[in-house]
Amino acid sequence: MDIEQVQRAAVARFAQQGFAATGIRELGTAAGINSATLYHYVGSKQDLLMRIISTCLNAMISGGREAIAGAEKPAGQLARLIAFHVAFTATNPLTARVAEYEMRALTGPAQEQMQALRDHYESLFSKVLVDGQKAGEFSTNDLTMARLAVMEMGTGVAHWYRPDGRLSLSQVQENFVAMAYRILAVPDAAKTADQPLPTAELLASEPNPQLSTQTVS
Amino acid sequence: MDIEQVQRAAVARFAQQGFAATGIRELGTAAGINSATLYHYVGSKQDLLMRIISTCLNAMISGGREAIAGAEKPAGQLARLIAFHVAFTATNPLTARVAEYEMRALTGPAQEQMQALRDHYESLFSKVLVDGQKAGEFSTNDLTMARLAVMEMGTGVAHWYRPDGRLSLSQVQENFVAMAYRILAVPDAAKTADQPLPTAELLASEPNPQLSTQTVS
Amino acid sequence: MDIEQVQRAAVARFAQQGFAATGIRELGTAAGINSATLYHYVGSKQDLLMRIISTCLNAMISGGREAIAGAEKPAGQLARLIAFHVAFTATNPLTARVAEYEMRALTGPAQEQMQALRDHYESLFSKVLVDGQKAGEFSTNDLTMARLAVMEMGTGVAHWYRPDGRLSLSQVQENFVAMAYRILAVPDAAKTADQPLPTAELLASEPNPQLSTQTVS
Amino acid sequence: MDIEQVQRAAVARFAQQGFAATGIRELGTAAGINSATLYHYVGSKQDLLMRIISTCLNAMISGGREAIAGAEKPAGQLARLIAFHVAFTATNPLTARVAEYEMRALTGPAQEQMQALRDHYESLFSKVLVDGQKAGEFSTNDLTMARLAVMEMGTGVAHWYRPDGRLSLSQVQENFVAMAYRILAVPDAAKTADQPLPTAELLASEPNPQLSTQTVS
DNA sequence: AATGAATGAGGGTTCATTCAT
DNA sequence: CATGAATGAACCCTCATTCAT
Repeated sequence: MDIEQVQRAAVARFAQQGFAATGIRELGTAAGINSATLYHYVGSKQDLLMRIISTCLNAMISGGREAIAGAEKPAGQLARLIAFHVAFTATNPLTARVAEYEMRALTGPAQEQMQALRDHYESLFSKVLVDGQKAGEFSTNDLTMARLAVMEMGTGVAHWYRPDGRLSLSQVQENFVAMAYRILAVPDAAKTADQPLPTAELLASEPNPQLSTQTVS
Repeated sequence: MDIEQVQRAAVARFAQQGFAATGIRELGTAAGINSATLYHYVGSKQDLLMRIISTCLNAMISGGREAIAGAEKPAGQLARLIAFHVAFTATNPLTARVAEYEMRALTGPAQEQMQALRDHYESLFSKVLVDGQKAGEFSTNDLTMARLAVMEMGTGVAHWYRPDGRLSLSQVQENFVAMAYRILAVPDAAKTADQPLPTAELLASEPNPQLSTQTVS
Repeated sequence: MDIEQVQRAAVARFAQQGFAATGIRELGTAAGINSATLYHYVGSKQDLLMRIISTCLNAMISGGREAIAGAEKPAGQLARLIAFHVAFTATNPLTARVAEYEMRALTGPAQEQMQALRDHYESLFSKVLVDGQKAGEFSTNDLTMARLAVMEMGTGVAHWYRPDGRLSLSQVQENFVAMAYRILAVPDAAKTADQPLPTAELLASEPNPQLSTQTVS
Repeated sequence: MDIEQVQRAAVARFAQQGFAATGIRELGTAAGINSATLYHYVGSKQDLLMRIISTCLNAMISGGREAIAGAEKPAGQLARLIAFHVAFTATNPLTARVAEYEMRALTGPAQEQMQALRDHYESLFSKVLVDGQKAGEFSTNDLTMARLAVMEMGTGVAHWYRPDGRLSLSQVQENFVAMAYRILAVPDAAKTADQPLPTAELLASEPNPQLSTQTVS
């Protein structure tokens, strides 16, 4: 029994029912311990949520940075960044969803800190897009809308991707990169050659998929 | 004081904090009535949520159908469907968000009914895409992924669109249609000429934007 | 629509579920009127209960007095008093039950007044028994216990008597008189000849038996 | 603090004011605990009531059976059964009253189960009476009425018996047996010799009489 | 490390009652 | 005469949290 098991149980419930609708006793039961014992691992219910979100967003930021560092030109950087985003979301769908949906459940400074991390992550996309626009690799009417569309698209992966599904992760990645390229009208010359796309590690907070009650098509 | 005022207050709170985190007394205060009075207009808290979601989804379905009926070829139908989706989401951002996020708060048959409506709406997109693929107007590696990407993209509008923002609604619509066309590689020949795009009416459940506490950039 | 209809509806519910478990709206529905209208006929829920109990106990007292007045010797008086008690209980079973069970729901002076009426009625029995004991017509170890036993016995009629049942009311009356005579060891010489036994009128508060949901064997 | 203390507090209140008129907070206060703590000992308010009634009726049934087993002939069995009934009622007046009055507060299957127990107990009396009638030891016009009268009589003990009162428990028992014998016209030959009459143990749910607020004459 | 017991606060809901219409 | 709307208080129950063991 350790804190990561508690986190996994919490993420599974938070993703399915939401933070507010999940009780402490329910978390204890799901983790196989008494609800009072839970307080040995976690300061409070909100603290538990913040650890989950914080770990998730930090992993996204560092992973996103590494992805960008793996290419030199904006088009390549974007491809790798999107590929990472998709990989991360597909690998940690429940944690990612909790990090996105339940930030509103945080109060005060905790929420500000987490929002700052989220903004930081989004700025990675902004920067790559702005750089590419300047370099003439991207062509779109509205850069802000394009960024939002691309990110939203990738985040949606959490709703339907399954490791044992019809498409492999790398197929999904390639497809998303292709769609992004189309949206941004990237010229063939700027497109990157096939190279190994970034992957994402399984977070300690991501529940075991088999045991998850989540059922997506 | 009528039931629509109650619905608006509820949508504002549900969108901001979530259904589970919003108390009945809080709803009463927001609607300017005693919490007990609220039960003259609504059978229960869950019933209130169901009315909101149900009204929203039914409006989406009928609006989507009309949009499709306004064009003959799949490419034109898709353009109008996306334009409607964007218009609806931009006009009723909070209601749309509640309808999407809080369906999980429903229990039993209520959830099944609402999920059936949601599925119905999504099937409108599926049908248009399949028709277009058959007609050779669309070209994409994976039709399912394309559908999900296009819908997710449009739904994201709720997160940032503001009526008094930088872009007008029709500009946003056109931009999204353009992005969808790119994703699906629609040939210029199939693209529709500029024509009046569908709009969406303001739902009775959508809170007055000025009074909403929502703050999106 | 008049106050007696309201009383009948109230007695039916109070007898079945108890005063505290019966709501004002429920009473209105049962009487076919709005709950607010009910306040035109009755000052308050407790006032309604007091009217019912008061009417019932007063009818019992006056009926009991008349019964006693119909005979000269204690044995005859007791027979007539018991016969009346049985007749009253069998004719107004629900009202009688409410008057007995729900007096505790009254508060303050209202309860004291009703208790005084109840004590008055019981004193009728006490007096007859004491008179009979003095006159040598009754013989029992303990007069108080005999009185309680005889009264309790008769009250129990409310639990099972039905007008369309196996036994006619006069048969039941005779049987109870016989049992009381046995308990008190009344000598044959003191027993009254067969004469018409007292009856009891149907109270305005007694619900129509056919419509009553009460089911006793 | 244990569950029996809670039960005693509950019985005291239920007997005095009724189940429906007694609040959870009031029960907590009476038991000396917070109302929320009460839910550690009891699943719900209705569950608490059912435990009380169930324990009471089961004790009555087993005690009644043992009483019957202590004699061979119906007249003796009846004497012992009545004596037990009186002893039980006098020893546990409040619990017995709650078990009788508040069964109607139970809903659904719970009520059916309890009613079955009550019927079982009453069948003990029926059987003894029928046996005695067949054996020629009892003589009465109507056996059913006699049974009801005898039981009702005994149950009435709860309304007035007090351990420190004028009469000892065994005196009351003997008196009731004598009254029953008279009602049934038991011949002297069939009467049992004086023998130790059955007693009843104090139930865990019976409140301490001194602390009880009940005041009977 | 682990837990049963305990609690103040608040959950959603129903209550008896009032009053303008 | 009758009612829909309204409300403060109370309903039963669950909440997150603490603490002695």
